[in-house]
Amino acid sequence: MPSTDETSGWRVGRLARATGVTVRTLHHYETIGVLVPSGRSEAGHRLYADADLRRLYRIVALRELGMSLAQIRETLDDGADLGAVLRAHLVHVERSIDRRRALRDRLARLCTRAEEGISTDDLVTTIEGMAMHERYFTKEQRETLARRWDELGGDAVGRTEEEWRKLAAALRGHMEAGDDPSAPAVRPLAQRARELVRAFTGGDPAMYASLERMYQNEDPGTVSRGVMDGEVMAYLRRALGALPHAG
Amino acid sequence: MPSTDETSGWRVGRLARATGVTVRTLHHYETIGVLVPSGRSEAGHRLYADADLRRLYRIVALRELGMSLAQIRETLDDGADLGAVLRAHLVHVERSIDRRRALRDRLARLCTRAEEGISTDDLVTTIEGMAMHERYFTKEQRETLARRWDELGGDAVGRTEEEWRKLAAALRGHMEAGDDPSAPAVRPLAQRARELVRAFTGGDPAMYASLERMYQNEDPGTVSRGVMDGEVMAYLRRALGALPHAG
DNA sequence: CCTTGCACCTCACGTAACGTGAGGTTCTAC
DNA sequence: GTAGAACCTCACGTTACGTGAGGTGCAAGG
Repeated sequence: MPSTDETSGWRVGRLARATGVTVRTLHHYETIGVLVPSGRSEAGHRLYADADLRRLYRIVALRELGMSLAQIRETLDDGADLGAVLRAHLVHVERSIDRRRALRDRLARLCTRAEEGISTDDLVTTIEGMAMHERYFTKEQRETLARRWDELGGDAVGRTEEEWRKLAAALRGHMEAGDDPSAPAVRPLAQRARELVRAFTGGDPAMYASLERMYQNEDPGTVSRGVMDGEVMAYLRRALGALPHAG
Repeated sequence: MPSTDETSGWRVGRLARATGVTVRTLHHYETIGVLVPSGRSEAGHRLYADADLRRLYRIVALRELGMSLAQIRETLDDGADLGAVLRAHLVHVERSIDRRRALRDRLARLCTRAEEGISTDDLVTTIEGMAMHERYFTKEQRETLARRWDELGGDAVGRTEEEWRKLAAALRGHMEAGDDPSAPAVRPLAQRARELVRAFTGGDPAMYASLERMYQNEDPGTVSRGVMDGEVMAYLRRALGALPHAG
């Protein structure tokens, strides 16, 4: 009759201290059925057997791997293949990391912009721009971009945007001075622009196609995040077209 | 009197469709005070003004950055510095990514082990070991150890553990026989122990320092995964100390 | 005039994994 | 015998809503 065995067994407080969880947690685990003490004393106090202790160790281990208590219960009760469960969970965690990374990238870009002084309205437009990216690039492409971005670091990304801004200003200068887009003075600017675009696409034609579609369909000011307007954009397109094919 | 203005203003359903949130969400935002409609119709229907619409766009934008509604409310109401808020949130997100990544690494290692066939008990000891390792070894050191382990293969690792077990038993024999730790009969055991430790550290002094710190601070039985207890450990230390310096 | 149907309303419970009391009982040591 | 530690059972609070339940307001059709 293990349910009335008072001579041995752990009481909640001891078990809690021994395993690093709280008494409340053990209560909770009982109510949801993930760890039911194998006995009670006459006074109604919980009594945990050694088997309960071992089960608790496993619960804590799986919990620290980020699994839900419901999953833990299934895994322990149904004797599921632990390897398969862990592999599935690994996939889950990796996806969540990707999502967090995408979020981190968005925040990082916003923060670099914030140093130039960002208003709440800018915030809205910037986030809309990010949502726009998600409409034109596939998930894989966005992940590739995120990784590349990650390797470069926030500074380099900020410098690139700053360079685009200067490029745009220079192009506008030439345009307003009436220079032809194929003029020798414009050529280095176009060449640098082509390099920057190539750095973005990584030379991947599919990536380039996505970028093109985005620039074709969306408002130039929005898509370039205010770096250039439609006029400068058109001027740059002509300058790029006048470039010899191999860079 | 905007609170009775019925001629203009958005009703919940329209506003919800326009912004991509649900009606229930708008109800919720009102109860927690993050977006209170600026008016009601005579029948008690919510009426949102254009200012409410703009506020909702901001709320959604900040929400998609992973901020809590309470934070959003503070940020929008107190006119807090958006840049500072975003930077703080970025730090928060980066920390959470680091935690997830550490978790991913643990899971990945467990999965590779699972292919060799892992029991739930192994899981517990392995996870405890990993948690302990992470407190004493740097990330680089752990990667180095993982590679070395991988190259050796599971068999070699098992043999090493078996050898430690035999070493511990032999040391315990000498100890209980009253032999001095510096006795000639103990010397070859200590020398072999030193070789095994050297194989673990790969001769790296920093790795050795980390290992030392771990053995100094943790319970001998736990850290050696049950191979030796505190007494045998102390005996081995004295035996190692009695060894000539160059091996 | 009545019904159908849609948009709207206000409760109010459920979610995950416990934290934090509240109020009462039992065990243990002095 | 009594103090204090340990135990017990409710039961509400946390996040950001989802999901009905049951009722009202308003326009169109029969």
